[in-house]
Amino acid sequence: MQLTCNLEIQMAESILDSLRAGGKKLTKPRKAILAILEQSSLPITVAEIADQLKKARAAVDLVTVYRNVAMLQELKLVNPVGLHEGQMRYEFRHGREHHHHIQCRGCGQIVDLMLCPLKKLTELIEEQTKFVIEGHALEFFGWCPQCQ
Amino acid sequence: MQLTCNLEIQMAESILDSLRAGGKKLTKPRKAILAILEQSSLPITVAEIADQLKKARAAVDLVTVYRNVAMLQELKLVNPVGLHEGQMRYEFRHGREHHHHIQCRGCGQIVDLMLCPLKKLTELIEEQTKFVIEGHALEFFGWCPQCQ
DNA sequence: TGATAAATGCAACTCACTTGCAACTTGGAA
DNA sequence: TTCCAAGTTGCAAGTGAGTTGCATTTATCA
Repeated sequence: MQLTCNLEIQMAESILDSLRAGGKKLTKPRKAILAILEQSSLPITVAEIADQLKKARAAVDLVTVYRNVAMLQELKLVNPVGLHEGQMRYEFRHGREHHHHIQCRGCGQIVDLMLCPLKKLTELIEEQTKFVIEGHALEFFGWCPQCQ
Repeated sequence: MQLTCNLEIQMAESILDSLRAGGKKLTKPRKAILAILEQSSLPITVAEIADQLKKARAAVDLVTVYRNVAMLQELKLVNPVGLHEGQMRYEFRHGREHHHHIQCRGCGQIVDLMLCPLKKLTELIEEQTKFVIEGHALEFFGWCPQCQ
C-alpha cells in the first residue's frame, strides 16, 4: 500500500520568490495546494483541489484551500476563471500564455483557447469610456463533438 | 400619498407572444417583474428587482422573481450577465443589440459597450475545436474616471 | 533555540439560489 | 358567466459556495 505523499514537486523559483516577497510562509498544506494547481492543466475548483489532496493522502481543510487560493490571486499567481457554474475555477499563471476557454454545455468539458483578440479593442474602449482597463473575462459556450 | 402602482406599462406584443407560445400566464407579479426589467437600462440582480417592486408597492416574493427570471432566460427573453460579483445580473433582450459590459472595480458602475469583435473568431474556434458555439461571455474590468 | 508573525483547522455563519407544498390565479371550455 | 385544470405564487426549509472568529500550530529568523 502506497503511504507516501507524492506531491513534492519542483516548484519554480519565481513562484517561491513571489511568496517570500509577500511575506508568505511555505507550509506543508500550502506546498501541496501549489503542487495540485501546478499539475492541473485546466482551471479547477477549490473543492476539486481539496478532493485531490485527500486522495493524495495530504488532506487540507477546505477553508485553507479557499484562503490560499485568495492569497495566490492577490499575488497574481493564479487567474480566476468564471464559467457561470455556481463556483469559481482557478488556474496557475506561471509559464502559461494569456488565453481563454470554451466549455461544453453538455458534458462540462473545458478546452484552452490559446488566443485573445482583445488588445486593440481594449485600447479603443479605454479611449471611448475613459476607463483604465485592468482585465477581461472571455469564455465561449457550446457543444463538443461528442455532445452535439 | 401615492397608493397606485405605476408599473403598468405598454409591453411589446412580441414579448407577450413569446409568453403565450410557451403556455405562460400573465399574472400580476409577472407583469410587474417584466416592467422592472424593461425599464432597467443596465443588467440588474434578482434582489434589485425585488427591492424595486417593494418600493413601487407591488412587492413580490424573492422566490417568484428567481423563478420568473429563470423562465424568461429559457424563453431567451433575458440575458444573464455574470460579472463575478457573487450573484447574477439579467437584462432584457427585446429591442437591444448584442453587446458587452465594462464594470468599475472601484464603484461597481456598469457601462454598456455596444460592440462585439467575436463573430469571425467564433467561426475560427468552431473550425479548430469542432465545437458548435452557442454563445460567449465577454466582460471588461477596470477603473472608471472617478475611481482612478 | 526561542520569539513572533503567519497559517491552519474547526465551528459557525452569511448569502445566493433551489425545492416542496398548499393555496391561489388565469384563461379557456362548457 | 361559471367552472376547472394548468400554471403560478408565497412561505418555510434546504443546499452549497464561500467567509469569519478564534484557539492552536508551524515556519522563519534573530
